[in-house]
Amino acid sequence: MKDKPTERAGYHHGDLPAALTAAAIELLDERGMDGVTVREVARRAGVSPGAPFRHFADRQALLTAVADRILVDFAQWQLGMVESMDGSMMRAFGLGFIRFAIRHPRRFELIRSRVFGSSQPAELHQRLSDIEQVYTDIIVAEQKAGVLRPGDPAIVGLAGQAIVYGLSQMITDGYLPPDRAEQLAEQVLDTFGLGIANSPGPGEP
Amino acid sequence: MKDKPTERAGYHHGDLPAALTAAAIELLDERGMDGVTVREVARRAGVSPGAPFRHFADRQALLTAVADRILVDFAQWQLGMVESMDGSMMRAFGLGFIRFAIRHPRRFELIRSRVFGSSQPAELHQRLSDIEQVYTDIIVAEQKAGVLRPGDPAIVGLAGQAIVYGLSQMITDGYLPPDRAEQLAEQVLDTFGLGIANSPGPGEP
DNA sequence: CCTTCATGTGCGCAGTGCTACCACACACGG
DNA sequence: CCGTGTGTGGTAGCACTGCGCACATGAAGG
Repeated sequence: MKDKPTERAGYHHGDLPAALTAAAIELLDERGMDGVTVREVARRAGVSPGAPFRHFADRQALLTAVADRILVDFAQWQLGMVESMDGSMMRAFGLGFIRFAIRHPRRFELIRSRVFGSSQPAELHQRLSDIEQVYTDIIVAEQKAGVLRPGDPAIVGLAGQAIVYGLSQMITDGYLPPDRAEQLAEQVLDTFGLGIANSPGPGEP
Repeated sequence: MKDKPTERAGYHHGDLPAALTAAAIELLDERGMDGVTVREVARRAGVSPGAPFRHFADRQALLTAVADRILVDFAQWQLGMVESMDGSMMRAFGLGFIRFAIRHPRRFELIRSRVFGSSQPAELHQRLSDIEQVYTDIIVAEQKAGVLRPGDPAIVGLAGQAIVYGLSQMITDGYLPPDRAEQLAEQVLDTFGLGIANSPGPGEP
């Protein structure tokens, strides 16, 4: 009936869920979150409009799967970023976050709205609190080492999150020009103590 | 035909655009941005589904009008906030921003995505750059007065925006519990120099 | 009083998420 | 080797959306 000889082995797809999430990510990058429509995803995977619902309860479930997939990639990305940079790990973490937002603004938008938001999916929440634990440990360690300013780790951590979160958001919103964004972010991070820290800033004795 | 005797003067509504934006804001607060559907807005205003398109080119135009309306209120809110607080105006500005986000998360979401984003509407952009000018002037003035840390005003300003922006976003995302959000925000602001500034923080001599 | 024209109505189109119901293909038990 | 059954995908359809279009209405100006 439909002649897509190379894309389909037969009547059964083989691994439709994977193909669907892949198509969804592609669509996400192209058109943003609202552009990810179930029908279009199915179209790109070469299946009928109803087929995705065999594997995902609803559109939200699809997006959750996509978010989960992206989160894994993101975690790896940040890990590589931390390993390849010297200096404060906090700074590396933050910069990794921001660079990801610059490179994949739509994906960042997705994980922002689904992971950091008060959505329900327990698995994602688990993944997040794991990351958060690592994050807090680093703060305490770097405070002990004198790399980060002292003070309630919760507040210092929250401040760091807020700056990074805010910068990333401003970037994905298009508020900061993408080409200058990274440089500006580094300046902000350094000025406000996520890099050199513990000293008020370059303008004071 | 339709018996809504008290809500309609006659066939002509009188001021449908205003009624529509009002209904849209109401709907926005209840169901969020995606919940603002043209038909439901029309329903609440007591007119036919097609009527809004006489006054707004499309749904986006309606949302832009709503955003503009909200921005005006927001500017007034922030102004009142600055006047009623003593200490750093930067701090007052930031706290005003954050408090607005706490009180009206959906409205904050709207103006974030439409005003701070790289959307086109020139009138909104104008309004924004006005605010930004005031904002920058304050930074320079407070730096001269020694209330804010020295350094490139652009970077200091950007950092302040990022923190406030980030905190607000975390709040509307539900990442911070609403009841503790304001207190946490104040602590972060003070620790990172938007309040007491110019001194590294309360944890140091 | 009659004309004019902005304003709101009614209808229809395309596209969406989602759901029954149907059809096929592969894997299994005989 | 062959039926058969279950999971996987297809089709049709519902309710909803945004958005044009032709038409009706009623308030204002000659």
